[in-house]
Amino acid sequence: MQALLERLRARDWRLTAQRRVVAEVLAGDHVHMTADEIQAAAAERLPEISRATVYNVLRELVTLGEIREVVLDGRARLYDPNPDTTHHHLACDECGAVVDVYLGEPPRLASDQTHQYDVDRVDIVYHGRCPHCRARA
Amino acid sequence: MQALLERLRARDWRLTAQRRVVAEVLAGDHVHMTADEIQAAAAERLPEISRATVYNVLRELVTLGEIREVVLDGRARLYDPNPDTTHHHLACDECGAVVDVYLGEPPRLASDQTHQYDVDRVDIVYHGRCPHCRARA
DNA sequence: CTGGATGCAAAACGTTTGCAAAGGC
DNA sequence: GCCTTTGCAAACGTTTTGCATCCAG
Repeated sequence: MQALLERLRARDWRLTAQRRVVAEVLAGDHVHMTADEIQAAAAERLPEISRATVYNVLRELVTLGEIREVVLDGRARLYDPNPDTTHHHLACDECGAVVDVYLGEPPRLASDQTHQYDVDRVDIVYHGRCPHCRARA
Repeated sequence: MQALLERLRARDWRLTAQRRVVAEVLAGDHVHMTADEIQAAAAERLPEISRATVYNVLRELVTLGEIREVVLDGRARLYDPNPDTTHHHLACDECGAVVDVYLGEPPRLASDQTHQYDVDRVDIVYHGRCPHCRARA
């Protein structure tokens, strides 16, 4: 899988300073940042970037299928530059740290369980405690 | 599995009018309501029940492990009186309808995927479109 | 009687929106 | 030059909080 920035370049995505900076902040795998963290990191290079623009760009990248949103209860959404739908997440309920995990085979829904829905994706979140929080307790 | 109210009675849960009404609203399986809907239903029997109390009671029931919270992106949390951790959810991305689903075997995380976390639960949400929304489109 | 539960209102939080100005193509 | 993107600030919906009052045990 090529990096986010290259995928975007290949897509004729209208390039602005703000969009490039957001994409650069998200570059690199295994990154899970909140909109707030993304704005803070982006603002180091482009101080006048606005919160609304960060949200606009993130929403657009999600719609394009280039990044994924990770929704954890009681916390701000995280943005994951790895759009591979076969990977899932493992979250620490104490500090919110999130890592990617890979399952051998994604559990399909038995046909008698679909309730006539058209199912098009599965989100799996494992919850637990990261080694760091465990050590502190 | 006995009903929510009976489980609570067996627990020496300090009983107030508000708590009983919230528990009664949640009684019955296959129910997935927002805090707002729960308050509205509770207010039919106990008009002066406050929003803060509804949230307090729900949080407490979640902590007790008597109900589950279902977090869907962009929507208010849903409360599920079925605390059975082996059931999961199937959600319509269009209207937000949620049904319970059961998997043959819950997918365990391979030992080389735990990142030294203590894993204690898995939340699985299947996303798709319910038959009703599909028919309308 | 006493500690925990409640109601109220306001604040907190993350996110979205409307609109005018700016700037990529 | 056109049309999209941006910044600002305010609105939004949901959830949480502080504090005085109330009531179940």
